[in-house]
Amino acid sequence: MDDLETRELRYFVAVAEETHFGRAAGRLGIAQPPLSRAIRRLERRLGVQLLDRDRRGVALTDAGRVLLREARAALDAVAAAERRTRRAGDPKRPLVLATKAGASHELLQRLLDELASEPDGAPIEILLCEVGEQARLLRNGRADVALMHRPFDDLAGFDTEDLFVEGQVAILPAVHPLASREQLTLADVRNVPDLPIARWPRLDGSYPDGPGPEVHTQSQLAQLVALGRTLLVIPASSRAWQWPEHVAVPVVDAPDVTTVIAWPPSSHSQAVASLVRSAAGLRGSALGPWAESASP
Amino acid sequence: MDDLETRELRYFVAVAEETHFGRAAGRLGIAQPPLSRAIRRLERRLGVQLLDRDRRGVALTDAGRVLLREARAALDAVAAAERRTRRAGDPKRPLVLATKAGASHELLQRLLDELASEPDGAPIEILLCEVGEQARLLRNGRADVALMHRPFDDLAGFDTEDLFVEGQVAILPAVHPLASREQLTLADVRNVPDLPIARWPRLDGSYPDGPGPEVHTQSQLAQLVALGRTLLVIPASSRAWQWPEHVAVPVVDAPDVTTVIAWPPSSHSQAVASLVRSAAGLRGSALGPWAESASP
DNA sequence: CCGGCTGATACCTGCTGGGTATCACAGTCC
DNA sequence: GGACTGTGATACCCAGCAGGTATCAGCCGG
Repeated sequence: MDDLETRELRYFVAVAEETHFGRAAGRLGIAQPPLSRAIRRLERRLGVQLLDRDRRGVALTDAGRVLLREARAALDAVAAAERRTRRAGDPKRPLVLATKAGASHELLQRLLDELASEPDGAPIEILLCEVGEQARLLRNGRADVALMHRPFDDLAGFDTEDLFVEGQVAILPAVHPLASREQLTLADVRNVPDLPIARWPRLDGSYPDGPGPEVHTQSQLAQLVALGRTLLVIPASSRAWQWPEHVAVPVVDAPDVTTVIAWPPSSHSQAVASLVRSAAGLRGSALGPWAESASP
Repeated sequence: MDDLETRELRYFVAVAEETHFGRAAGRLGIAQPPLSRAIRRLERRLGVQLLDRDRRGVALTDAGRVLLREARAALDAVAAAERRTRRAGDPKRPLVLATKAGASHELLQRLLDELASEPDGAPIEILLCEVGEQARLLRNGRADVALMHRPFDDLAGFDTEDLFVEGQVAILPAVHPLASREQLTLADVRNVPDLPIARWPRLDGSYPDGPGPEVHTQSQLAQLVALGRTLLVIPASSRAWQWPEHVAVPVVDAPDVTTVIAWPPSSHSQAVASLVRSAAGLRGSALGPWAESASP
């Protein structure tokens, strides 16, 4: 009873994602027959059918879906082991901080200033992410630490420290009727006929129904906002990611957003600990400038 | 630049744990030379020295310690992928519930009764663990769900639901002077000369200093208590794990212990969700009998 | 019914994981 | 000091299997 090998997991993930042996083989840089064999042997070894071969592509079985999820997690863990070990062996390893592009801009600025001013500061590398990408980067070791946002991001599996709490604002074209309001509610901004809220893909890649445009990157969204095609509700501090022709109006009943600094619980790194300490140190001093924009 | 294979990780973990190529090879069921080669190639591929060969066994480098930790996590994830997939393919899969032997006995009893009375209940298998073992079992897929205890167990990386809160009691021989007290404090029970508190191994396997006996299993501890050689402070409900000649005295300033039900956040299993729902349902009804023993 | 998809099969080849035998080196014991 | 012991490293061989090419076998759309 020998273990699964990561190669087999990679192969399976490729097939499951492409639902097509030929394409998966191409992506893996091997020929199709060995791939078929490998998957077949994997099924035999597990004693479980993973794919329904349907003479027109393949479909995942229930067990296949379980393995897809678990295999991704396992491969992330293996990749993390590799990267973290490499970094541990590199004497002048820069810390990698992942953060959502455009979010918590000023906090990040202050954090970097703070770190630069510290004498023993390790070099920091910033990795700007699309939404929800930080968790993956932490899990697979591409990043050492991340700025994330509750309740948006999935923080399961990480150690975190809250940095600050803020309200949300609606971003509207300055000429829009709602732009002159002092404050708004979620009911106001939902179902504005000429500014439908954009739809992000779900985890499985499909889009929810609704009138708004489909987006899957922040730059798409930014452009749609600039064009006046969509209404955006974001944390007040994200105004740094700003449009000159737009105004921000507080949405009083939108849930508060907490910016947290997160790191893998296994991290025994001195550098990560000191970075977290620096970040937590900003908590008291730096609240003012942006938290104000959220208060009524 | 090919990935690490699980075989290489297993090999490295074996060598790191044994700090000896020969013994590690024996444990792995292979000869020593291929093992040396494999580790050497691993080091070359990672570009990092993992071991200091010292002509008298081997020692881990810093990078080696990082890889040991990460490799264990990765291997757990791979093992979990394998087990969970197998279980997903098995139609009449019993759910595996891990719980500390002797703890939360009555809660467990009620939970099982509850589940047995439900018509659509999946079969449940109970896995009794030593302290702290549940997390590992959840992580590597041997268990689907676990009863754990805050603040003792490390809950990082799991979804949890609190089940109930209780105080702690000191277990003392009935004839001991302290046994007649109505209540005790931590100051009372620490440094009782004739009943020193037992010492558990740390994560690295070494024992903290102190006068008490060293233990690493619950049965060892139980016997030492029965022999009147050690004083024990445990959650009130653990009195089910009882000694006839002993009494339990509340320790009023010991931290409260919360019994939680925990499961891997990736678990999309219907069966796990329904078990958690059943457990949460007991919360209101079943508090009385044992929570009382903790209240003053 | 044919052509173009799909994945499966057959068969060959070369890499590499694993085995045995042996070496090189450092303590240790007499 | 020299033989001994125990460590990991090296040398060499073999076999298994990952991967390639060529081909087959169903199933669809035209």
